[in-house]
Amino acid sequence: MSVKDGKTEQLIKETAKRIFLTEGKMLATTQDIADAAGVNRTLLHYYFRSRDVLFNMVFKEALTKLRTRVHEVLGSEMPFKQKVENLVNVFYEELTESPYLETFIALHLNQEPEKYEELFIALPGGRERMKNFLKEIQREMDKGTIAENKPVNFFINLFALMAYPFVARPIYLKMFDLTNAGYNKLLTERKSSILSTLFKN
Amino acid sequence: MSVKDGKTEQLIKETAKRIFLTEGKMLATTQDIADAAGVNRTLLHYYFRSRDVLFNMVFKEALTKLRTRVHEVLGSEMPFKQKVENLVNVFYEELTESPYLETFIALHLNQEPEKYEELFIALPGGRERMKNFLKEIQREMDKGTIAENKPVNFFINLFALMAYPFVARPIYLKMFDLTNAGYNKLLTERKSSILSTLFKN
DNA sequence: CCTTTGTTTAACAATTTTGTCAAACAATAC
DNA sequence: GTATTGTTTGACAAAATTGTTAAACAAAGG
Repeated sequence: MSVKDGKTEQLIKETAKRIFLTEGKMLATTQDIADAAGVNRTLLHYYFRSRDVLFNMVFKEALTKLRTRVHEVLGSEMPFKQKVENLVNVFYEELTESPYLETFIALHLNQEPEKYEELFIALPGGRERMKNFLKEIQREMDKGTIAENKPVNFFINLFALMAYPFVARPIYLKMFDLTNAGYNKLLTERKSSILSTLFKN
Repeated sequence: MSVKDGKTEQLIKETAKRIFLTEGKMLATTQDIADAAGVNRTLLHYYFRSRDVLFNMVFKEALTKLRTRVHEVLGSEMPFKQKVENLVNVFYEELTESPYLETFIALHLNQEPEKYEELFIALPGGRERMKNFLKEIQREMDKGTIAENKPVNFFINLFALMAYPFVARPIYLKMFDLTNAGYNKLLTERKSSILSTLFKN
């Protein structure tokens, strides 16, 4: 093994991840990625065979990380509100790193479903965990801590409030004439705002 | 003028709109569009000069339509809650037609900002209308009909709850094993759910 | 030092996609 | 009928992008 010892492969993958998921340039060419990583374009093919393989690898890793963390929280033994709080934090962390992840899923998932099918195989026990969480939501409604509704609607509301502000950053930067730093501040503040919107407390 | 009388141009534009904004296939080639419209690919260039021009035209028209309708509602004389109700309806209608519009904006707006700048020139009086709406939100908070918060957060919450479920349709279709029809039903039900989430009533 | 293994490079081939052009065609006006 | 105008087509050119290959190179082991 050479002196670089797997560093180049890592470098390319991380650069691709940054370009695709952080900067949202999903049309970036192999040349763009190679340039950004400061390596010869052929290396990209050497390590990953094709642009497609690299793209899917990056995509899949980010998605799996997010899903795993979400399911960890969903499956944990914790009071409901604390669970939601943790979810908000997980989303905040993951979408800060990969703000375009949700956009990518939305765009690809129903374009070539068969191709991306494998990326969405259920996590072990995932279905079960989801059902339990919906039941938990129902119990909270019964207790009166959150508004009466279909549990699935609370679920979608929660994810909408968490994810959308990351997806729509460019829109609000323009609409409210904010800087990126200003928007980041807003996103942090929103964490508690989400909870107060969803919980009657 | 020929017998078809502008029909072909319309046909191409509407097909492009469907493919780009309704089906979300934003990588569709000129050939894809021509095929879907059942016309020769050259016609696309004849009428629109380039793929780019067509793409931007479709994009701009849909965006302008949505923005115009939103601002009509914002600027209307109406009780606050009714205004929000109307906004929800406008979004529902427009995003049913162009569910990928928000995704497109998010993806393009900070890729080549100078290029898309012109698509986002403020509507006449837009800034003013926006400010007034934020003030209205503040008044409602003072009255206690909605939760105390930064007005901009209420604004983002509102748009998140309206837009995200359209952006994320493919995700929830999979996650909850729904059909498109089932998801449509859910979206309709959500209209009132959004209001009850945001208003203390 | 020479062989082996893995890495990097430049040159090239293949493919895909966009864009152009000149000629054919159709309807109407004269 | 012929000229004019706008429409449609197929063939072609140009550009951009991906993928392949063979050779140069570097490190480490024997």
